[in-house]
Amino acid sequence: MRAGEASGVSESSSMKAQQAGKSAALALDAFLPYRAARLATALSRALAAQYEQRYDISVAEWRVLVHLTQQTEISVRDIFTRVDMDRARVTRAVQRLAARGYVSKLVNKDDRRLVKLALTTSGMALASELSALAASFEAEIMAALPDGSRDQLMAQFNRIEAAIAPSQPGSE
Amino acid sequence: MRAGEASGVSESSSMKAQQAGKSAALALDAFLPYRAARLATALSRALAAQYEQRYDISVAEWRVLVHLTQQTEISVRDIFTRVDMDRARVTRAVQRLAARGYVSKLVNKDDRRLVKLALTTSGMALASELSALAASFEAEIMAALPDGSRDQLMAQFNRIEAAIAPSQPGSE
DNA sequence: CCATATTCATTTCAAATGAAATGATTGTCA
DNA sequence: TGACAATCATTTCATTTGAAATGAATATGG
Repeated sequence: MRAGEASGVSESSSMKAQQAGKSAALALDAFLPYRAARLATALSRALAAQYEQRYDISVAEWRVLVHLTQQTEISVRDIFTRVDMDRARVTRAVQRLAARGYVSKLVNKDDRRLVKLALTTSGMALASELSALAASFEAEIMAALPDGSRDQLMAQFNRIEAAIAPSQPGSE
Repeated sequence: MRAGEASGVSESSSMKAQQAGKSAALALDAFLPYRAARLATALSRALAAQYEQRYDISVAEWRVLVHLTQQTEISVRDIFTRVDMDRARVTRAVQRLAARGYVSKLVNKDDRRLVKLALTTSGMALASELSALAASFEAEIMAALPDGSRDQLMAQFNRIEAAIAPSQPGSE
């Protein structure tokens, strides 16, 4: 479904464009920020469709869960600085996960402001299932791309993020 | 700011990983859906920082505005089917833009359910400024990438979206 | 030490979001 | 033609979101 010609939009819209702002109006379909947003929501929706219903897990919860698979005994702060969500969102995701017995919350003995998060046994089981599901989802998509696309994409993403960071006010 | 080693996260987190789910835990930083989401929000935030304050325009409004630059005399439906927002969001963005005199809303004579949207004079002026700003923003980022990256990226995005579409329940 | 600043997790509150309902209009087909 | 279905824009309502406030704990500097 290329975004240019598909669905039957019928009348009005068509070759009346351009007359707007003289300067060759920005082409939205070729504009990186827009395309990145569209790609991200498409991927997110497609993936979420595979687990939201089946496991009753939100995107935020999914991220926390998967992150705990890599780094355990970690704090809320550790997560939201790495996982691109704000404090509140992480706190809420953790609450729901804890309420359902997937993660444990303990006070850090060395610094009692910190919470020590970890997967419970059932949390590990769930995370494993989700990881497998995610991996196969991604593999299926990557199969539609030329070899090496994945590394190429990651390299490009890294460069773009690096190009943005400098001017950014920085998280919090 | 590579997401791996930066900010001083101090204790706990580090080489205790892996012991979680045996099966080589999914690496979030190399996981396409996550990276796409992170890239998209980073781009969106950085760009929005350039116009939100200065012009008091939201992302949704920006999209509608720029879209009207390409296709005028278009309906709410035309927009939300193309611009990756739901009906309500488009309606609201249009309302705010109309209230401020940037777009005009007329009933379509041929089908009175439809609204005929168009930029006003001041809307065209604003859209021009925003387009220019957006273009230079993108150019600045692209300058940090090898030549041809842009086309490569778009081609890859197209392929990924195409690979997702089939299984998707389809918009609305 | 004590006062003050900082850091953490959580909560509060207003705004944004999207699914479903609504009202208005047009299409369909018996 | 006339009932019924479908489509459009908007509104309603419950949920989600994030910025700022809060309360608890630790760091810092005099």
